[in-house]
Amino acid sequence: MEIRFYNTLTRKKEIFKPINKGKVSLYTCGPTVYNRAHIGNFRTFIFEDVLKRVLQLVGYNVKHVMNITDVDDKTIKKAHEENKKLNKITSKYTSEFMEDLQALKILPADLFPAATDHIQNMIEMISILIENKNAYVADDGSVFFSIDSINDYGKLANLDLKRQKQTDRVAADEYTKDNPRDFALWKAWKVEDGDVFWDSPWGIGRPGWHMECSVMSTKYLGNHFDIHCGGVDNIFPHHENEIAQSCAALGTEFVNIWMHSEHLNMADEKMSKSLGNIKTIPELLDDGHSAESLRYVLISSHYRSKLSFSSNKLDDARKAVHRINDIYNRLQGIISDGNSFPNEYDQFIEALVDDLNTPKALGILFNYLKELNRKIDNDKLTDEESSRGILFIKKADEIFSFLKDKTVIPDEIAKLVAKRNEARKDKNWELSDLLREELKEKGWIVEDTLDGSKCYSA
RNA sequence: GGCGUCGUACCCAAGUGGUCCAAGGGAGCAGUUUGCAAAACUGUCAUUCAUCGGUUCGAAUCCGAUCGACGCCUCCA
Repeated sequence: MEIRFYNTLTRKKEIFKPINKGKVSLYTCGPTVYNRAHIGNFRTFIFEDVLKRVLQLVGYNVKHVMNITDVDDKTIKKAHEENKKLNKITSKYTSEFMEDLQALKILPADLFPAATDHIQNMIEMISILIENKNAYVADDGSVFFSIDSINDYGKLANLDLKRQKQTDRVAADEYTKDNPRDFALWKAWKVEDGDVFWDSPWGIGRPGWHMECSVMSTKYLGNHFDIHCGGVDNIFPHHENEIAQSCAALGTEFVNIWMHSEHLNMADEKMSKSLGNIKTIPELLDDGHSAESLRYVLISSHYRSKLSFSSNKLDDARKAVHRINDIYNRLQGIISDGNSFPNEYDQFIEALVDDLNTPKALGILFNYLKELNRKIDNDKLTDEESSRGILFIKKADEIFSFLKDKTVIPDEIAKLVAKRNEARKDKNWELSDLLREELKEKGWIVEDTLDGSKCYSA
């Protein structure tokens, strides 16, 4: 099967060829654990989740590594503000991140290496860069990468540095650098770093941000691996610098395909911690939105398009997710599983392997579901078709995970439902509708069918 | 200033030269079912793709201009 992915490096879709047959090595940039991640961050993690699930569905053995950035300016600042040890802060937000991943049904990576566990490896790579004359030690003991020492700096971000306007941020940066755009591989200790520092040949300090990914990706996936992902804002400087230092240090090919997801916007503006317009996963779940609805919103537009987040979208998503669950349950009542697929399944897969066209794949799925419903209504659905339908939905769910787990109905809810059934028996419609409203407010939807009332969580 | 993305129905969103006089979801409308309820199901819903020009036998899709939205240019998923 021909799989095609858009490669940021070449700015076009390319046919995916794994380095090792049947295997894919995947590195995805993980969170900086100084704060609770927000739904915008999770757009990227869901995109990566879909990518991995698609690769697995078509038969690849995927080795997935996601880093945890547990030392940098922000984590240190946070620890300082709260007057706590750095690892108190980072372990708290790391476990919260893991909870959110699980809540959103995101498959965990095979490895979640932390930056602070790889300081020695980073020091080794920096030493190589200094030996190779790609890096130099500044007066204060910081180490910088010299972008003039390589000739293709800027190739990922498509930047022609000679024509760039120098921004204030760059102008205000340290004057000890040879070139103002040289970036830090090692940051010498400063007073505000407190007890956060490690020994190095250049004095005490801590690694620069980009080092950890160069070191950990290659340590666990090999110097040359298949796919590296992140949000578009990682293209520059993070991934550009990663390429520069990795290629210079290792002298080999580094990453074949770079994939980046677009931003999730809040009211047409980027959702980010610094703008303060964020929503976290627990907040959204507390508002009564399901993990499936959240996944749907993030999956129903293409990963390379900007996406505006709104409650309106979540409402639409809830209904779409319900539609899928409903027909699935409807089919379950008809016949058991089989093992052949409808023709639409091939189209579905084709859409997904064409640069993860999830909106198109969803369209194909919905079209097919409507056809199934039509046949059920006309009593023309054969057992064969029904079992194919179930299998298709199950396979689709291996990618999307829109099917809800059968939830246990709490006693309180069951009692209300029973009370409502009594009212219905007495043809007390007023009370019965009132109870249905009450249940809805508690997050449970009750439906009456010929076989009695069904109840499920919204 | 440089680089780049985008503008498709009331909302969301695929499609990027002919099979598109444009998928799919939501809303609306009509019908089936039902408790004149909710849910479910079916049907319906863009001669048109920001605007204006151009290329072509043929354009939502290519080119140019204009208008509008957004992102990156060392905090950022």
